[in-house]
Amino acid sequence: MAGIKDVATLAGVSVATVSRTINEPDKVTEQTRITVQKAIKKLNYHPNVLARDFRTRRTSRIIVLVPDISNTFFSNVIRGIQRQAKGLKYAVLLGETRNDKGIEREYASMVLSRQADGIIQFSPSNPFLDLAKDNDPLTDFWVNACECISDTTTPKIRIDNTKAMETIANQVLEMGHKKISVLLGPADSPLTISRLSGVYAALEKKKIDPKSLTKIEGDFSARSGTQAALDLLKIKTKPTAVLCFNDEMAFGLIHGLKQSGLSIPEDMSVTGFDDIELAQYCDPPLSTISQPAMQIGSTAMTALHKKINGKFNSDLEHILPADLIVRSSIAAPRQRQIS
Amino acid sequence: MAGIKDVATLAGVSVATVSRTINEPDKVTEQTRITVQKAIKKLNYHPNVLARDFRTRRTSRIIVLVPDISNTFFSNVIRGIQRQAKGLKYAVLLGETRNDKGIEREYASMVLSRQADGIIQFSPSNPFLDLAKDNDPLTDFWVNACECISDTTTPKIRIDNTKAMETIANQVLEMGHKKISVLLGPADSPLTISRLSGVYAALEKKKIDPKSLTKIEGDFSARSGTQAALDLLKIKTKPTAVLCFNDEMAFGLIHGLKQSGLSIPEDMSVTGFDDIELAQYCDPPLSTISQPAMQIGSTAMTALHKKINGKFNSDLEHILPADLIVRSSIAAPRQRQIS
DNA sequence: TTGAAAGCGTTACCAA
DNA sequence: TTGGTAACGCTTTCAA
Repeated sequence: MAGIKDVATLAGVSVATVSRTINEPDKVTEQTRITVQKAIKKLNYHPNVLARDFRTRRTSRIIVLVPDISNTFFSNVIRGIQRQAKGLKYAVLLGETRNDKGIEREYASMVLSRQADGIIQFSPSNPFLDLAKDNDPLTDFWVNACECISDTTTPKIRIDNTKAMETIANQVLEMGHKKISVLLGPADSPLTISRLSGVYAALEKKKIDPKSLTKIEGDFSARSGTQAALDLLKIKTKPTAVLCFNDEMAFGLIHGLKQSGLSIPEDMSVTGFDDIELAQYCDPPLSTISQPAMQIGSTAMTALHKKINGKFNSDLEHILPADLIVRSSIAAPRQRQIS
Repeated sequence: MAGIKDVATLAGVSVATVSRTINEPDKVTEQTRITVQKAIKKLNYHPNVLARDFRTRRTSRIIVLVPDISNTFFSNVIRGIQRQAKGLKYAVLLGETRNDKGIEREYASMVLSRQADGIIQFSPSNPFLDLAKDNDPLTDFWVNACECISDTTTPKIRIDNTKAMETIANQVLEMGHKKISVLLGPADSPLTISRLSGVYAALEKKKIDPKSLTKIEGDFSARSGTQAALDLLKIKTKPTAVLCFNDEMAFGLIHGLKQSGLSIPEDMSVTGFDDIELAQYCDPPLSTISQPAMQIGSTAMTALHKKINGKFNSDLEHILPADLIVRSSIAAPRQRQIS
């Protein structure tokens, strides 16, 4: 395995010059640059990054902490991170946390032991909590995406969940629905809280009694959507529309409702949130909110890069636009409510 | 930040002894071990992993190369890798390749430059190809999962695609279908080839003319499934069943067929492959082949670990079991074929 | 069992 | 612009 020394010898220059041609090409003559690059190619030389990292105390690696890898919405965010990371010369370490604080902490300690430069966190918690014994500045190197903590120091990259939810709720109410229901995520999740307040805002605008809103708690899984269908059918005054707080639950809900003989949207309108790829192939195609997943990812990567490099960050909150996608899973309610 | 030297000084021993107490505790007296550990604690010493990696030429990091992160089947394999990696003390670097050989090569060079110890590759190609000028032993550190190359040296972890496809084709033929169609992946993909031969095997068993099989090429995306529906409807003698080579395409196909007024499975039976989470929430629920995704991942991680550590590997081919999942997307054909 | 010391392959400082 | 060379913090011989 050829080392920098071999390259230097072959090119007839010093190791310092080889190092420079690689890292600061502007600081060498074009002449020597060409010679050195030729030698590099000839020897098939790959710099030993371990040695470089060791020397520079930098890894060019960042960690992405995601609660659930198989959620396709996250996949797209990760893809955005990945692409941006490539441009900024970072490698992406992936960690699935299943919302386990212990696992989050383990990954965070990889930053303290300099195995990675920083963290992109998708959950509303500081992974460095309880870890910052020495008030270590390294514990600052993280940004929060999608579902965010409420502090004033961490960069946040997300959509306006309240506004997005209000938009889709408005759409449903405009169609004439009076009695609606929501299928929430976990009750304590900031995502659930902010989206729910969007629903309330829409109700208020239409002067509909917020108490008429039926709330069912789910966990963002399709399975919990199917479960919710059963709960829903037990209600005496059934809603004519259900707003699900993500697409997977909407899939499960629709499945459950159909099994019980209901037609969507004739008997009940259903909406989702996220616009995962399969949403348009749902039967009926799902009305939902499209999040700019890739853009969230790339923005988060850029923000982390700035944070790591100590750049001043004037805008801590990056609120990206989300779009209402109307498909045929919603329609005006029937004149009579179903019994 | 305290270093190993500080610990040595405080404990009144040499750095070598400190190193030993950390890495080979059995090789030091209990007496000194205690002294050293006390010093470590007092100084809040954390070994510099960068220095250790550099010195040992090992990173405890592996790269996972996946064509498409947002494919939920891959997500589950990755999860399996992740869990196993944790036990074996590896961190997982994720790379999305979009089947781009250039990107694969870039990641492979990260192994040569010692940023990672090895690669788990999901595509049927050697990522180190064109990169191994010096016959570098490092280029051996990879394993192939799911869709595999045909050589005799690379460990392979996959299901028996031919057999699995034959199983589901048998199921459909047993139900009485005579005229069937297949929705393939890319024609040159080993996955397509092996699964297709499974279909032929099933046809032969039933003495059905293989020429009666209508083949439509897709690209494993839902969109290509919807496109295939259009193609299918143009055929004069329509099939009564379509075997899709993955679930996403089945989703798209069913969507397209329904749009054209067909009922599934009454007018046409449809099957998928992979059993992604949403398959059971499809309308009708999708019959498919369930791959042991997590197990594929963990097995691949273990195999790579062995490869890296130069362990003799008697079984290069790990063929894992796959299950037929029968749901209501298939049924006996109608007596008369639809016009 | 312990210690002294030689690297590991870079980068970065200082001189030339 | 270039070269010589001292770090970087650890592991790992080799002797004691």
